[in-house]
Amino acid sequence: MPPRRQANRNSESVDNYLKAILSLGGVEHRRVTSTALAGHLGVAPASVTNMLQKLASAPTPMVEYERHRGVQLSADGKRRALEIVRHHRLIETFLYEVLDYPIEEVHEEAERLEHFISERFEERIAAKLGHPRIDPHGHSIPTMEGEMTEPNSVPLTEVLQGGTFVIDSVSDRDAHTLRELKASGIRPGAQLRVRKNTPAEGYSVSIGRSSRAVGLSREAAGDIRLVPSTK
Amino acid sequence: MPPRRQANRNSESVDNYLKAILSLGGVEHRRVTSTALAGHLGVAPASVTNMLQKLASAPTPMVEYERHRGVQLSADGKRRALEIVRHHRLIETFLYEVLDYPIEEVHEEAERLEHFISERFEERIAAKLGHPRIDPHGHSIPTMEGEMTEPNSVPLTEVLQGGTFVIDSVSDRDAHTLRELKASGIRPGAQLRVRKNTPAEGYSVSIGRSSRAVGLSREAAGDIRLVPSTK
DNA sequence: CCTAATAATTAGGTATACCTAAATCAAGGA
DNA sequence: TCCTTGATTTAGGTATACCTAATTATTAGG
Repeated sequence: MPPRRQANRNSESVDNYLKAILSLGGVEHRRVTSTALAGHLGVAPASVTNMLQKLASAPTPMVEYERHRGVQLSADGKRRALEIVRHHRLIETFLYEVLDYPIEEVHEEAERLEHFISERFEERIAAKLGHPRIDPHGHSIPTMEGEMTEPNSVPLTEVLQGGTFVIDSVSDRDAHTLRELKASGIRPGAQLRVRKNTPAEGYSVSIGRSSRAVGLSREAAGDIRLVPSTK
Repeated sequence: MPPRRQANRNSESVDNYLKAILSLGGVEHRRVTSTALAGHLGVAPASVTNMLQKLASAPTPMVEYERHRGVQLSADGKRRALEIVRHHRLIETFLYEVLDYPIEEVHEEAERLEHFISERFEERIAAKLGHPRIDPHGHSIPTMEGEMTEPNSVPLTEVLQGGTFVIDSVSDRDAHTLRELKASGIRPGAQLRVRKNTPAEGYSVSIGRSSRAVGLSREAAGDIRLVPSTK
């Protein structure tokens, strides 16, 4: 007698691979390398190869994979990845708006819960929040149908001449950095003037009408995205 | 070089064993047999033996286990089990009160999420709910310190003479049964008169002032707990 | 007190998702 | 074109948490 097959429960690990491929490949489906994935996920490259082979040869393949040529999400994989991103950003918004979390703590909690909430939970928190389209970091929340608008903002590190901008989004990754950004008033919607921005001399900005300069590390600066101020 | 040890993440599976031991052994720490656990958890008895050995010989043992003599929770195991029960019942209350879930759907969602929420999440939903002591099914919610008051109610099946009672709690297990109970008005706090209660002739009650009888299966009846009406 | 039935454990296997070390492939520079 | 280098894959192993089948304990009936 064959061992009884267990219910096809979505795996947290698989979810994380799909999210990583979406994040590295963008919605334009650029091919993503094993090494890039390994770095992003914090696992060995060999583990990535293994997983990609499984994902590609599953009954409903989640990726298109060719040896030595990287991966892309399949339609099914993209759907699942966007669902997880939607979960993540809705949960972050919910923690921030309804449960009064400090912004730097929402990411870690969402990162765990995003894999386990039901359709009903997703729908209920979305309704409670009035179907938000942007999360507390300024990131766009995919719709239930899996549509996500790409930002037309640019990273602070790629702004070539100084000027006045509005902050579109900040990174959610590192709680420590986020605490510092918060302390400097750097948050989505705030107005920001770029003073200096070269890898060599560093990144320096000021916020709102303040004349005080805020220095930023390369990493922090790269995760701040700006749109030109229309004012 | 030894493989790098991974962070000691609580295992969902271990949580479920501890909860099951608490549930079957009660807070009086009755010894629980492998077979009982296997039945409750839906796994093979051999799997239970295996897990119990691991739990008993872990760096911080979660159970006291002797071959062929059943298990009891250790102090650490009891603490963790009560924490999970607290999570479960707080989440149920939250889904019911804040997210307007139908009562028969809260259990399944809580069953998944209870393993993954942080201390902060626990604390925030407890605060939002005003530190509730009873969940929507009428079950007592353990405190943050791991105190849980035992019910002084009795199962409907053990009520020997008819009379008027107040419903203390109903089961959370089976959504289908719960939907039927809800349709009959059987919910915690409701007044109930026992009309007939014998395994042979079946269980029959009426609710509030209604003269209409409601028939109950043995299983449904066993999960309804009553206290004598003081009125 | 012995033994049959039942409960529990041991032995040996599966699948998942990692790992390291050893091969192999691909792509650019000489 | 060839070869070196870095990227990638293959091979072989670990830990978790299940499983079945075979074995061993316990306990209750005769």
